[in-house]
Amino acid sequence: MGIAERKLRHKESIRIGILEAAWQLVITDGWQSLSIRKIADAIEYSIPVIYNHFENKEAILLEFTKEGFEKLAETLREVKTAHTDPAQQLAAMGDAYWDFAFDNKEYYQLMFGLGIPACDTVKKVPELQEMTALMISTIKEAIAGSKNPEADYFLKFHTYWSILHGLVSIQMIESGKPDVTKKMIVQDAMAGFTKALVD
Amino acid sequence: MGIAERKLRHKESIRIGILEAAWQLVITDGWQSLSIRKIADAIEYSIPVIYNHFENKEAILLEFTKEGFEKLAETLREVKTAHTDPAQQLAAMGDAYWDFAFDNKEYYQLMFGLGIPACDTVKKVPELQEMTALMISTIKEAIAGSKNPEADYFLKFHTYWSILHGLVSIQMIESGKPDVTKKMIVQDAMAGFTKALVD
DNA sequence: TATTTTAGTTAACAGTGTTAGCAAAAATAA
DNA sequence: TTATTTTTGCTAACACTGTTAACTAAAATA
Repeated sequence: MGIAERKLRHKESIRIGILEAAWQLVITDGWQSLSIRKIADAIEYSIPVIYNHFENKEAILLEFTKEGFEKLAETLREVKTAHTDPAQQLAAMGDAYWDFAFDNKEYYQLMFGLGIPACDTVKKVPELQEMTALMISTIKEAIAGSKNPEADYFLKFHTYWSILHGLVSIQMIESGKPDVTKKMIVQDAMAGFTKALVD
Repeated sequence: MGIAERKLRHKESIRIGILEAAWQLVITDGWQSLSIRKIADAIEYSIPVIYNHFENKEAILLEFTKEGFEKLAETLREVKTAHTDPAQQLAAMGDAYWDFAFDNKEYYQLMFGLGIPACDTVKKVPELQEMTALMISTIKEAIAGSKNPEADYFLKFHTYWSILHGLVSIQMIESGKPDVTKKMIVQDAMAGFTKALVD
């Protein structure tokens, strides 16, 4: 009997509808103004229906957080495989990281809780681990082929990520939009980091 | 007639009471849970009294934001004057920046909107300008005495600040508390930056 | 056809920032 | 000292927020 399947499909379609409606609202009005009531309004269902699909509002935000980290990880993975030299990979990944942040500002703000109350469960998100693992492996490879193969990879990874996140955060606070000349800052910072790492 | 003065003193004392009550609430429960009603409760006045002293909640937050930047600027100023060599100043200021962030976590989170809706008027705060001016001047001095005096001071300042803010932010997301070994990361990053700047 | 399960609803609770309208107290003027 | 005006602070409400209990109507099963 396909009844159960049809029901499941229907339930899934509502779930997707919730996420799509939420995303549309975020795009137009930002995370701040997203509310359960507005989502319910948009999908033309009553409020409690949303709670049949998500435990609470935070669960919806967590969904997008995961999605964001997944997208970022994918972006970095692609960029990494496009190069062979670890130093080049780090530079290209830095560039891609910056572009991702401003091409997907809503995602980035949610992922790192910039100006919004984000989920405190972020650090447990496996998609985040996936992204950091990608950075760590590249750092390790760069260190292995450097003049100082004894360097602490975790410390260097932390520095690498922090520089990137810091550049993005400060830029987002200052203007919100990425300045074309500002991309030089990333490249300069990345060059400095890689130089210190490899030499 | 000292009546006006007495009234002014009284009004001022309520204003201070509001800020002190708010701060106490933030210390115990965080920015998220701070509300006008709780403040009113704490100062034993009705809600509208608060609106006689502050235009809205954001104005109260802005007050603390300014206070935070003022404190940070003062800290950096002290540290700077304790050294003469610009490179040493940058290192010491980096250290002090890190310490400030974790010794005054509530301030720092508000100042940079980490996990909370912060005022979007931050960039206009003169106390922020004061702090950045301090960093910029030191960067300029370091560049002037370096082997590359033609370096773009604004770019370098941006990099310097971003590294610091990035390190702090990532650390706050990851654990909230500063790891003792993590301070090595700041010092490593600062050393790398200064080396790239001076050499 | 009768019964049970499921889906979706309304209405409420407890909280938020903010403000209009009113009462009482205090300061000023007569 | 009394009357008037100003200031001060209050109650109560509005329009939101996330969340949930209790109920109805529809659909699936026996």
